[in-house]
Amino acid sequence: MEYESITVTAADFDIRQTLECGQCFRYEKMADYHYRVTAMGKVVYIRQRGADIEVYPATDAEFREIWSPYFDLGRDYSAIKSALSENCGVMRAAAAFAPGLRILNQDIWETLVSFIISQHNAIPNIARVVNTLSERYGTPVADKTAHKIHYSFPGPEALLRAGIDGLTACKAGFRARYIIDACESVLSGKVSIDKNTASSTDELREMLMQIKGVGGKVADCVLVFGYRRTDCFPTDIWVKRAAEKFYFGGNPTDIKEIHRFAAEKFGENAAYASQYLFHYIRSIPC
DNA sequence: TCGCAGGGACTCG
DNA sequence: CGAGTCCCTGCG
Repeated sequence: MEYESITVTAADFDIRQTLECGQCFRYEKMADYHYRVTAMGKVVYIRQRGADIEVYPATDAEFREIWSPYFDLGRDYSAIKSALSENCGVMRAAAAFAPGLRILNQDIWETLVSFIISQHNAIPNIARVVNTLSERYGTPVADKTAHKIHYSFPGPEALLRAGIDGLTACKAGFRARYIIDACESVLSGKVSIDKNTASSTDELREMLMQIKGVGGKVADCVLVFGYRRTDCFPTDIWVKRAAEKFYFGGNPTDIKEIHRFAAEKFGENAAYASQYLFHYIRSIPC
């Protein structure tokens, strides 16, 4: 079957660093620098050769309206890295470790459920659970390049119908009831998953934390990867270790204090700093 | 076989 | 309020 393909050049972009950094769980590696991604209700392939990025199948309009925003290709990461690295050797080194990492613009609902699943869980297992949920409760999505069937991430109605038992069978474990609470919260309107909301980051954070199983860390991940609030500084155990090691003289430091520090030092770029630090601390020997 | 990793809820003091 | 315990699964 014929399909269209778009090729663009992008600096500061590395598809491997971007997809495999733990922000996204619905991709498959076809070969080095060649991935299949299921997102935004579509199946898309992305292949990178140097600075050339090929995305297919995609029309000009789909690329412009969906994939360029999704992969955040319109943003000047060079400026972000410069701002973070100014007077900070740690950030300079951390950013140099994953210079092509970009923060994806993901679906809020999928991000919410994915990061509820992420708690007390390792990345490969999170991906396994998210993919099983999609296969069992998502809807089929056409892959114009092949005959294989893929499935979109299921919405709140579908996951609510799955019930605790269905979710548990997908290995969600003790998080099954948290996912049900998220479904109910969204369906009742208690939680809004509107990307263009006028609410402040603090208001959104408080709203998300009403959901059982959503604490500060999960809320911050959803705020960054879904709502794109880059003033958040998601602080998991690794980012906490990195912050303590590099900025607090190796002393155990409370999350609130780390957040105050990040807000002061990184401001609107805090989320990027968190991603660079996460990748950096996990890549160097303890 | 078992110990461990990983956020958050919940209980107890 | 803080400290401790439990939730579930896969991996080494």
